Amino acid sequence: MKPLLFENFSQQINLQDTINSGQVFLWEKNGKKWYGINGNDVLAIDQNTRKITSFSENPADIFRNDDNLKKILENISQDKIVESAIQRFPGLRLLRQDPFQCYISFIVSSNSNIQKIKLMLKKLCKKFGRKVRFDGKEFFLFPEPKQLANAQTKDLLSCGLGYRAKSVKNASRDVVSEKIDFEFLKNADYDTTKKTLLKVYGIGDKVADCIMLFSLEKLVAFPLDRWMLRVLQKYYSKKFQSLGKTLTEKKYSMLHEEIINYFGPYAGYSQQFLFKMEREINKKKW
DNA sequence: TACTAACCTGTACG
DNA sequence: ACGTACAGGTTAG
Repeated sequence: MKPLLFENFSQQINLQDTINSGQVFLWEKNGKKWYGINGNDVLAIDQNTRKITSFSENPADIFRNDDNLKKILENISQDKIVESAIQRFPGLRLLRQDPFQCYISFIVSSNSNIQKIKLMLKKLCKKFGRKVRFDGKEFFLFPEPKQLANAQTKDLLSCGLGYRAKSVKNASRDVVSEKIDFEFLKNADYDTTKKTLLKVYGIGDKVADCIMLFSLEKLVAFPLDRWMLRVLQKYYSKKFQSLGKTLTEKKYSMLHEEIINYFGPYAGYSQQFLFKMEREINKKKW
């Protein structure tokens, strides 16, 4: 297999693949543009010109243009499976999300599936988010922490959250009370951040790793869900000692440690490519 | 400490 | 149409 050329990668973002890779849930295609909710902002991206416009004056750099992508891809493609995933989905990118939206999104994701997560979050925005007009269309921004913290349980339940309603409410309260401070956590190290997130009701190992990878600048975070376990068993069964049938808390951290040692400081990027590849192989819906 | 059942809901399958 | 299986991670026992 000939080596990949990473020189022009920044030009080759594939929106469809990036949005449909289990990291974001509030993006929809309308005509020739993709529209996405990112916290208090709405982003529009033309699929052909890739021109980005936004509801706010200063949109966040959601595509992580400040990452040294060439260096990262070269680093993670030392692993041959990851390299083949990159070859299949060269336009896949890791996104930088609004932390509160990401936090609630993955709390809601627990014991659910992508289709349902999208539905629940959409209803949450419609019920609790501010309605705005942008690009001649109507959008609902992601709710503020205090709106969810003060929400009536019955209203949360009407969004289809089920038993997750309690988690969403408690987690939002922890943000309002500043027990959870995203700006602090962005600058804290992996272990501190993880420990802090794990105290929140409704957040376990996997959800914490998703929040850290997708919104808190922890590129080493490698969320282990059932798809990644499948990937590890399929391609890496001899590589990792901690691979067992069940993932207890202890097993999770042992395995995560082994994974970081193997995949390196950009393990989270590797995870995103592997996840995308395996879901596509199994023809899963987004 | 390790394992398991229960959790709420939407979708797919027979 | 109707039940039953499945999708999923966290918590509590």
